[in-house]
Order: sequence, then C-alpha cells, then structure tokens
Amino acid sequence: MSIAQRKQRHREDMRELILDAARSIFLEKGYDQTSIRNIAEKIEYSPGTIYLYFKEKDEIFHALHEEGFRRMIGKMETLQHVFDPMERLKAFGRVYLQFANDNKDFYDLMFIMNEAVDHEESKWDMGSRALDFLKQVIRDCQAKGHFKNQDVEYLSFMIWAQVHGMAALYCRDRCQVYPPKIGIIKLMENAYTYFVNMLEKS
Amino acid sequence: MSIAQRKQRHREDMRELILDAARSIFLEKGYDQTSIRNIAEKIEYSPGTIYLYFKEKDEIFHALHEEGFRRMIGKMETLQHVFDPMERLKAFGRVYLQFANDNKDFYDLMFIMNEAVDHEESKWDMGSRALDFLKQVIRDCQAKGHFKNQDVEYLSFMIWAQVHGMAALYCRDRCQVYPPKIGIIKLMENAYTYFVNMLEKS
DNA sequence: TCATTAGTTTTACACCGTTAAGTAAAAAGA
DNA sequence: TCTTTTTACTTAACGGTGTAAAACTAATGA
Repeated sequence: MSIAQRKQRHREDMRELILDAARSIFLEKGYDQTSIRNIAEKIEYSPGTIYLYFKEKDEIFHALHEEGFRRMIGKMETLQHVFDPMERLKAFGRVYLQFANDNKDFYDLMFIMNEAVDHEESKWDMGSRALDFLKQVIRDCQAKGHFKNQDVEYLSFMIWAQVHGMAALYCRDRCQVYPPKIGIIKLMENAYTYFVNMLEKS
Repeated sequence: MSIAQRKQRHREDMRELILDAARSIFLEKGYDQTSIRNIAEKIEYSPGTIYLYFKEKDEIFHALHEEGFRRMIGKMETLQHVFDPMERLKAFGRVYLQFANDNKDFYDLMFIMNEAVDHEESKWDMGSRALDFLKQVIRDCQAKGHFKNQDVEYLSFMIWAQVHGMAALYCRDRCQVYPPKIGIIKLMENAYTYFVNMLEKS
C-alpha cells in the first residue's frame, strides 16, 4: 500500500468516524444538539480536527442528507416488484409516507431543513433520482391509459406535494389542530386513501 | 389615567416596540439575523430590557406567529363572497398559496419553523380557526351533494396537505429539482389546477 | 429627607461555528 | 544517523448566540 493510498484511506476513515458520531447524535438528540464540539467530544478529538476533514458544519449534514436519500431510494426500489403501474403509484405514496414516519429526522433533513441545502448542485442528484422514479411511474401509468393529457411535471409535483405536505405537517407537529383521538397515523392513512381514490377516478 | 393603567399602557407600548423591531428585522434579514441583541440595538435599548417584556425569544416569535395567522385569516374572509361552496373551496387553495407566496417568511414561521411552536395550547387557537374555515367550506360542499361519505377530518387534512406541500417545498427551496424554465409559480398553479379538477370529479 | 420601587444597564455564563497559531511526531533527505 | 520538512492534531481566540443575576438610576411614597 502506497503512502498516498494510506493517507487517502485514513482520510476516509476519519470522515466516516465523524459522520457516524454526527449521525448518532443527530438521531438521538436532534439537530440542535449536534454541534461540532459535541461531535468532537464523542470521537475524542478536538473540535479543530473536524475542520481538517469537513470544510464546514453544513458539509457534514449534506453527507447525512445524501445518506437519507440513499435509504429512501433503497425503499423505493422494492416497488419495482409491483407490476401494475397504477398500483405502483399508489404504493409509492405509502412507501414515501412510511419512510417519513420511520425516519422523521432524516426526512426533516432531506425535505425541510435549510442546513443541508444551498451550496452546490450535486446534492440534488439524489433528489432528482427520487423524483425521476415518481415521474417514470406516472409515465408507466400514462402508457396504460391513465392521466391523459396531463403533463408529467405538474402531475408529479402535485403528487409529491400531497405526500410531502402530510409528512411535513407530521414532522413539524402541525397536526395538533386535529383531535388527538383521531391519531396522526390514521389521519395520514385515510387522507392518503382519499387521495388515491381521487387519482384513480381521474 | 391611573398609575396601574399607565404602567399597563407602557408595557404594551414596549411590547409593540419590540415586536415592530423584531418583525422588521425578521422580514428583512431572516430568522437567523433576528437576535435579541439585534432587536435591542434597533430599538436602542439594552438586550436585558427585552426580557422584561418577553419571557424568552420564542415568545416574540410566537407573537409574530399569531400575527401571521391574523393576516391569513383576514385574506380568507374575502372568500365569504364566493357564493358557490365548490368554487369557494377551489378559491381557498388559491388564497392559501397566494398568501404563502406573498408572505414567505410568515408562512415559514406559521407552518414550518419549530421556534414558535411547542409551549402552550393557545397558539393553536389561530391554527384551529383557519382549519375550521376549511372544514366549514367542505361541509357546505357536502350540503350541495359533493364528497359523499367522506369524513371532513380526513378530507380537510388531504386538502390542507396538498396546498401546504406545495407551499413548503417552495419555501424551503426544494423545487430546484424541476427544470428552472418551468417556473415555480407556474408549477404550483398547474399542479393545483390538476388537483381541483380531480376534486371536482369525485 | 429617606426608603422603596420600577425601569434599565452591565456583567457574566455557557454555549456556538470557525480560524490561526502552536506543537509534537512522523517522514524524507542528506 | 542526523537534520529538515511535512503531517496530524491541539489550543486559544474571535465574534456571535440566549439568558440570568447583580448593579445602578431615577421617580415615587412616607
């Protein structure tokens, strides 16, 4: 192993170490508690060290942001087994909502927080891939005669906004305006059922 | 004017002074720049003074949060002039989206940010009033034969999530995954048109 | 006139992200 | 092997944050 290789390896190991610590604090104690100093303490290095491997704090969250998308896309891929396009579309929303429920903090980071966004274009590769998946399902539906004369851009945005709206209201605790006895999960499930029933009829 | 009255008056004046400064900084430079020290500097008082009139920073943003709801409800009231319930429902979404576009920061504070939420129940009075408005429009639609056998809770959540989803993706710059040439406003308008067309058919 | 009180400021604490200077050990060159 | 350079890391500092307690000042009441 050459020296350059070893250095490269060390660099990657350190980045992974930092990311592991950041992820664990983030998932356990939330974004606010995930400070450079807390991460440094967890890996038993000084705060300054982190800046040798990440340009800034946001770069760490950008990395977690991408990890979130990889997880989500992984879940989406199970949908390839749903043969009928319309059923696949309906299942898409359920997988999306399930992901948001199971990974509240990741979802927040990916679709709501400002922190992991802004810098470059690259981060949107992941977002685009996820969106492309939805668009393709819609096109498959159109090939079967659904959604005639509807633009895939507008239609995909409508569907995405529907599921994101529910997930975002859930993540940011805006469902309190509904009677607690209904239950947030039931609220989301039934609202989504109404939505897909409408979709199917159109 | 009694002493107690004068003191009460002074207290209210100071709160208003602080809120005016906070609002102006918030709308001009964003949440991050709206610090206690910046507000204090603007009103030419010391930072400590602010804590004589507000328990904590979040209480200031809670007050702005309520102001946002008053503004939104004000807009909603213009909908009373739309006679047909279904047309009123369709217009509701447009007014909602227009409000989000015209008052991005207020919308963010009201429906996305964590800062103005959590403490008491009182703040949800406003949110509930806005939601009740939507629910009533839906009931009016049902009285005219629409949305048969649909629960107003679930249906209102679906509609709210639809418009919130679009507004939230817009506020938090997640529409970049769509080609810029489409235009965010056009994207939202057309997606909403698709949505209401679907709604009408069901 | 003196004591009390209300309104405000000052100071301090414990954090934060980030950077620059300093240090010690490892690697490279002679 | 000895010296120099590079590498990896730490320490200390800057300017910022929210917030609480102590200190101060001016008006009020007795």
